[in-house]
Amino acid sequence: MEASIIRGNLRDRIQNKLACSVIRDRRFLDDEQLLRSEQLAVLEEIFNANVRDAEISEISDHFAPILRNDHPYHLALWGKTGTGKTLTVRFFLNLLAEMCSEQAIPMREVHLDLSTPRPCFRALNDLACLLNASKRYKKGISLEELMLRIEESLADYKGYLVLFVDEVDNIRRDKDTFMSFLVRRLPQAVPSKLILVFASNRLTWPDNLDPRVKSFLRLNELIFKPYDAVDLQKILDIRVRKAINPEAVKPGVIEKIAALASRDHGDARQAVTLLARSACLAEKTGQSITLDLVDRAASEIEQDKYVTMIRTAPVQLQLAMAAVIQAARAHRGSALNSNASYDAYQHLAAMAKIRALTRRAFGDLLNELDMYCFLRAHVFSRGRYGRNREISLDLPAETLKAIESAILLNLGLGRSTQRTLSF
DNA sequence: TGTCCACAGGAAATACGGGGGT
DNA sequence: ACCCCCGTATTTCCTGTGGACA
Repeated sequence: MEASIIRGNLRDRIQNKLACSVIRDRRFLDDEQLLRSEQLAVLEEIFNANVRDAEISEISDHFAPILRNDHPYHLALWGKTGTGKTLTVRFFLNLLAEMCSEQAIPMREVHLDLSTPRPCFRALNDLACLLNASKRYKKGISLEELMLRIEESLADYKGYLVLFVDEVDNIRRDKDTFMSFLVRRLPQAVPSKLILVFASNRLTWPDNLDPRVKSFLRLNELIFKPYDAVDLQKILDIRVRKAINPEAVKPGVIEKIAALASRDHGDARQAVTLLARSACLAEKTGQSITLDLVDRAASEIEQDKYVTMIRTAPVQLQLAMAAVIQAARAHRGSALNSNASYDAYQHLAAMAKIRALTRRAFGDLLNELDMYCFLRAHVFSRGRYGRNREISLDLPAETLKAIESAILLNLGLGRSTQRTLSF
């Protein structure tokens, strides 16, 4: 009898699920899963909704000379992440490529994506790969050699070459070498008509550029404003229509997501992620998307961000983070200083059988953690009792817990080993 | 006012590791 | 197999510093 009740419950649940399934086509909630053609279709729809209108028309003005066989300046786009710089440019270049091929104007576009920071060497290497000029190296080949290969591969191409350098400011170290290659050397070494398009999220980026490069660089600048709630609503609406069962969206949900997103960052990608996460939650619990679920999804996303960030971080950084969390727990209440956390760190390192770094290096780790907002390390002086960093953790306790257990698992100190030890 | 604590953090030195050239 | 080169991580060394205390 028990069994039949359970069976009945299960049946109900499954039927319930099918009846009010929330997500119709999951792929439209995640750009990665869309085919390129589908992506462009979505983009077209978005741009048709008059979002980023002003920017598109400015970009077209900028590139118009190409169709008259003229040579436009370079272009720099400023705007925060997720304001659609990349998408807009890709969408536009696609369009431009079509128009050029109609008019038999040779045009080639290359998208150099530097969304993760990398040194000059890797950036050049990536560029070379995109141009089929070389294979991927980790090290061991000189910058000069890479440059030569890039030039060689373009030696015969006389048409337009639009080089879209996404997130330029992500070049660590030797930025000037990279820039002066692109701006001064490449155009002279190669017959192609080179048009550089830089995208960056820091307005101040060109300030710390080599002045020689800067004076050489003829730039047109264009600023992308963050999406406002209205734009975001349009974008979300399109996604909802494609991906989600409209009945399953409670009124006000889209407005709320748009409002949250525009308040925090104005980032469309994150807004869509939030929508996706809410939809997933709704599907799991078998209800429709409610305002409450949106809140829960938002805090889950926040937590995930930290956990994945720390999981992929170098071991020593993880170790330092876990040590601080543990030390803070031990110190409950009283302020935590760098000395105590270093002790905890040494202890933890011994447990994980990892060589502990020196205090100096540990200090740098703390700074790095501070930079990523995992903790706050404030240096302050206690007079003749010396100076000290005071460390505080102000992430929610739940998040800290998740971070800690992720790290311990990574280091082989997870729950499972603890349990086997206690047996 | 000067002293002096106890660490911060800059700079240079050193270790490391991976890849190419030979 | 060996060496050299290059980029990165870490150590070593060292100077600087805010403010309580005498």
